[in-house]
Amino acid sequence: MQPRVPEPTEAADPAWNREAWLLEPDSVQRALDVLAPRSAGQVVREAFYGTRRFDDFRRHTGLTPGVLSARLRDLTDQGILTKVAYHDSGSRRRHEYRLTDKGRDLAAAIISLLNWADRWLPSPGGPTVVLAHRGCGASIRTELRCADGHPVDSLGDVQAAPGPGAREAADPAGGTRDR
Amino acid sequence: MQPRVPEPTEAADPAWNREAWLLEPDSVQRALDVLAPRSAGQVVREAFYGTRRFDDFRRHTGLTPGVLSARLRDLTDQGILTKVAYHDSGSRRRHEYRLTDKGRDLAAAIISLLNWADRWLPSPGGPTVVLAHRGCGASIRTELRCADGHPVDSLGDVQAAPGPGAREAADPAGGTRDR
DNA sequence: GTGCTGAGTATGGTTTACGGTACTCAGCCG
DNA sequence: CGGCTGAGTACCGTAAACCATACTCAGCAC
Repeated sequence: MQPRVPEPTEAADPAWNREAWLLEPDSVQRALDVLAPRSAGQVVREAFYGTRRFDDFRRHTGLTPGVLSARLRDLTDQGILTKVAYHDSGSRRRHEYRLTDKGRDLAAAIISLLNWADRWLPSPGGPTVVLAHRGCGASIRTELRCADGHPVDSLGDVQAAPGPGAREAADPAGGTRDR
Repeated sequence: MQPRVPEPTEAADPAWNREAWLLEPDSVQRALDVLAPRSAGQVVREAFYGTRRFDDFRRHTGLTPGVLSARLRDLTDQGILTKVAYHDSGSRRRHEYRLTDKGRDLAAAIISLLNWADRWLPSPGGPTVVLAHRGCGASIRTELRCADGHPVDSLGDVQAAPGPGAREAADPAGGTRDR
């Protein structure tokens, strides 16, 4: 409440008064809401691993048909997957689910999560999936960098500030009461 | 089932036979399990925004005390937050919650999610929080890059392969039956 | 010692998500 | 035409997560 200044090494700490702003709807939350239902995360991950068909999703994730069906519908409605017709010879026309640009753009988030878990929640036998640069063969990871190309090594280099969508709180100074 | 080769632009598609391997426990899933309960994501996000105290978490997230208490305990048990004693003058000794190294290392994932939502799920008034490089002022984003420093522009550059933790499926060739 | 505040605990109901199983339905295959 | 398969739908019951509200409890302030 006082101008207690957190050490900058702590996190992307705001220099502004966090109490004075309403940050809903928060972008991190909106993204997590998409991936949060376990089944949604499983389906998206499988899509990244190359799965496309209903029954393959079902076997790879262990989801029941009802849940899987609902999730595929949700993700399609959200524009993360798209239904594409295909026609195996000697079989009837069906459709499969593929990532859209919007879905594919989750790659950085997915890979960041994968790297994080491999480092901090390692499974006994080592990672089950490894990602390598095709050709060069070196492992893939995410880097934080600013638009001018400077690397971001610590969260102390990150300055969080209210954006255009932030609203000022009704009572920034007075009581802590805001509900 | 046939060696249908997915176009490499689709995703981090495996050149290996996805059917022949059991990939549990998947790293993406383990990471998402940490952030998946809505309240966990909210708490971690707030921690990144600089929140440290129980009551501040409660107001910023809108969580009820019971849920918040449970979540802080979970995250502390998982080593993502840590309890640190502090002593405001004229007040009694209390403790606050700070990110650990493990928690701080979620930055790339959190920021990737934030960037993704800002691009694909924009809120009407624009982003509520913007991240800038301290000093330089340019916006922060994540980049995919391999350990040799080559940038990864498309998922076609990413080759997924089974890691040391992957187990071969019992019946790779025969029936599709595996349950 | 009474009151206030920050930090929780306790209890109880509700919603959301998930699992299990059975069933449908369209079309190619013989 | 009857069966098989991929792709679902329908109808349950259960479990996890959540919300609302009330209460406790420690210490400083007066």
